[in-house]
Amino acid sequence: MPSTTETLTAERILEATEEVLRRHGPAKATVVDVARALGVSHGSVYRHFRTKAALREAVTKRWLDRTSERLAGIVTAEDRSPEQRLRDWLAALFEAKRHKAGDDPELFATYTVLVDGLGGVVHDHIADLTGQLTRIIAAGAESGDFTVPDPATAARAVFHATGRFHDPGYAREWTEPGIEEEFEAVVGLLVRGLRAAG
Amino acid sequence: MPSTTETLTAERILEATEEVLRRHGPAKATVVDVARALGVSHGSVYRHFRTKAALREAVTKRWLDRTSERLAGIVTAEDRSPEQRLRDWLAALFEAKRHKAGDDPELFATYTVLVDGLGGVVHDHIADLTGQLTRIIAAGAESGDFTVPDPATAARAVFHATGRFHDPGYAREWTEPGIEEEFEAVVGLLVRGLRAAG
DNA sequence: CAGCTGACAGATTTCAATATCTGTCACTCC
DNA sequence: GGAGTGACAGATATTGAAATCTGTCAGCTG
Repeated sequence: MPSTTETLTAERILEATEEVLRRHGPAKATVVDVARALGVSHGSVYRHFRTKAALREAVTKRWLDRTSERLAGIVTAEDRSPEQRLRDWLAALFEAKRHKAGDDPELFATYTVLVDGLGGVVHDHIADLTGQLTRIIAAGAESGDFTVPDPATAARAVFHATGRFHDPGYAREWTEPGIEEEFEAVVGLLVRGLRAAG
Repeated sequence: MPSTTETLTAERILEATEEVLRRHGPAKATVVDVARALGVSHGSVYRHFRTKAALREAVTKRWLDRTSERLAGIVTAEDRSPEQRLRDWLAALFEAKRHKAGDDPELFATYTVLVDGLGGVVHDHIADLTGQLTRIIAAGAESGDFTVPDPATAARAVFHATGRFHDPGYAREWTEPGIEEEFEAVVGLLVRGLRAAG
């Protein structure tokens, strides 16, 4: 009955879950579907994930982490100035989100649905991202490029002020003409605010 | 049969519509309910509004305009500096939205539902608000308090950067502790960005 | 005759029955 | 004997028939 001789791992289940979500969408993707895709009974899936909610949480966390990891490289790019790294990081975040939303709108919509109701996962993700921002801004403060009372506060402010360019709730506006200019205007204003001598 | 002898006006219908929306919510509020509340047949309502969508659009526009009007006074408060007017205006916008959301969460949720799908009305509302912001920033540019390439662009940037504090999508976060500090951090950063000599 | 009515057709929503799914567990079978 | 199974009970989702709603319009009524 099993379609492969490979052992059933959490990772294989997550892969199958993403595939099922892609095919069926968040409302109609069932644990039974995931098990069928793997050629096992649904009881086996429950051996690795206590509940359907836990499975969804894990697959969503995995999805969010993929974005996070891509950005981490920019934080430590010592060949560029902190200001440039900040601009690059924000542009990369916008680009990554826009790409995800544009390439596979249905999967993006699926994860957008999954994400709300998963407060903890989102909170961690945001903490991760603002942590990266904090390191860039702290480097700028240390080098004298930026003048900020507190890098962590400034990082959260920058993150929230650019929400329009990374929050999934705004995804439908990411294809509008002029969005690039809006992004530049917001980032320009924020960078000037960080630079300004206090 | 009519419960009053007053003539049926668009305004009276809008008032009744808001009341019905408050009572029944957006999903269950019907034109028949509105007519019943007014003591007339639903045919009479269709004499003033071509469709249910038009009625909803009108009542939503009316609701948005009430916020707009409150803020307009701050724009022309010549006794305060442009920077202070900008801070006051943003704080008033945040406060107005937060108040609406906190006082009558169900009505707020109702209008939040109505608002999306009403692209034109929202667009006009945002144009109205950014227009007010533009006048404040232009005044600051003229007085030398601000240094900006283009007040209208800066106004849109400020508006979008503060979206977290007025966009209904974020309403549930407006009661979190620390939101005030976040607001101050974002506004502070933006004001510094506007001030900075370019 | 200007404003209002209410019966009507087609579209949409509701509700209850039916079907499917979630999560458990005693069991099987390498 | 530990990964995997599948029947099961209660929870959730689907479906289609019945009820309600939207939008129109010929005809009241003051």
